[in-house]
Amino acid sequence: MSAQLLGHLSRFVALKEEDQAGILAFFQRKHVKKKDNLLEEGRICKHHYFIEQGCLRLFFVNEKGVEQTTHFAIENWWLTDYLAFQSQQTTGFYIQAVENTQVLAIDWHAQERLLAQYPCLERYFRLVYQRAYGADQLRIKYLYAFSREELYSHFSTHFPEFIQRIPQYLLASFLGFTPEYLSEIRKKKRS
Amino acid sequence: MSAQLLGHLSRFVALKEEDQAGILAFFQRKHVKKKDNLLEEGRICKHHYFIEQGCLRLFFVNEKGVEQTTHFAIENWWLTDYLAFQSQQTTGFYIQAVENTQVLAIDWHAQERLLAQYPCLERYFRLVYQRAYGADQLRIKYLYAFSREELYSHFSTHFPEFIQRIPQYLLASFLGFTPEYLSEIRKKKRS
DNA sequence: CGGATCGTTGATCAACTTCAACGGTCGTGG
DNA sequence: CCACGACCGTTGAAGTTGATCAACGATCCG
Repeated sequence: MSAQLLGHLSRFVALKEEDQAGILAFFQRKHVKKKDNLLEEGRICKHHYFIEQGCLRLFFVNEKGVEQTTHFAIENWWLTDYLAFQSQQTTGFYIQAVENTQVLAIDWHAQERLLAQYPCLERYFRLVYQRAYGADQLRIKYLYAFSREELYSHFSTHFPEFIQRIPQYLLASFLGFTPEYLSEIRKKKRS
Repeated sequence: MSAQLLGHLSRFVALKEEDQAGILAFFQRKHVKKKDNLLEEGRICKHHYFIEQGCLRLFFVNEKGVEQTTHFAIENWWLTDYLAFQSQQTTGFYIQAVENTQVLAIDWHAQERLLAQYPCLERYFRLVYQRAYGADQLRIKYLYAFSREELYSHFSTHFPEFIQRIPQYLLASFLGFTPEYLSEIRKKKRS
């Protein structure tokens, strides 16, 4: 039983005891192995994922064939390609497990029915999206405000536990530069 | 009477005729002159703005004193610093009118009461935020995928009407480079 | 008319990429 | 349990992209 999702829901809205099982029934639990994809470019983006345990990344492949990671998500975060999910169209992104990961998946129709049946969850998602959108506003500010080197410093002081968790080449990709340059930055810091 | 906001609401949720005046009563209309600020760094971010007519930009001032525009918003878009708005804390952003602009403003407490009184608006804002968040995901993808020059080409082919509407130095700031470099790109395109 | 604002130009400079090569480590099969 | 290969991080040289600075022109508006 996912105390995880129910716990997260109840941080934002009041849930009746009797509704809990009904809500969970809309979700499917999936176990994804490290490096396996939940979503691939060109496919319809059918699902919205809640991470119970583990870590996912959202990335795309640029015209040179290089993977560019744009988002990470860990426990208690939701992830999908929201434009493609909302319109139920094909995506330009991949979603891949960074570690062995356990998610709750809900497809678009099920989410619509879930929200129709439990209207208080409209509020839950409004708040979750509001926070996520605000976080991306700040993220964009950082992308404009900082040089690549400053981005690394900022990230490594604010999210040190994350640095431990993900390999360097993914971090470099997320920060928007090459693994080689990350190496150079780290060398400078050391000396 | 704002047919504008009611029209936008009804594109996402069904509104009862009799609720319309009640909803509008929560908002204050403001006229902002070109270059006037609706929000300034260090202030509490009290309001959420819906643009009836005109154009706003969200920007911050970097450590060199240069203004960096991160978002534009035009008719039928909402704008605020969402993290600061949600937590009712101080902001690191400015909101400024690019043109003479007419907005509907609602403060945080009023928005909470509005949503409590008209729960169907939770759904409206969920959908609006979902779309805005999805748009920012795509925006971040472009920031990673394109060189500055490609960003300009992409933007000018996809939003030509916008290029007309805003001065070049704001466009350069939004695309993340200097006005001088934009000049150079435009020269190259011409020849 | 006069000043401020905005766009342009060209020279120099810093940040970051690209490419090629090497070394360590980890997991897997023999 | 060792050996091999794949994967990942590092290094250094050369090349690009875009920033910076200073100066000049155009335009707009009071």
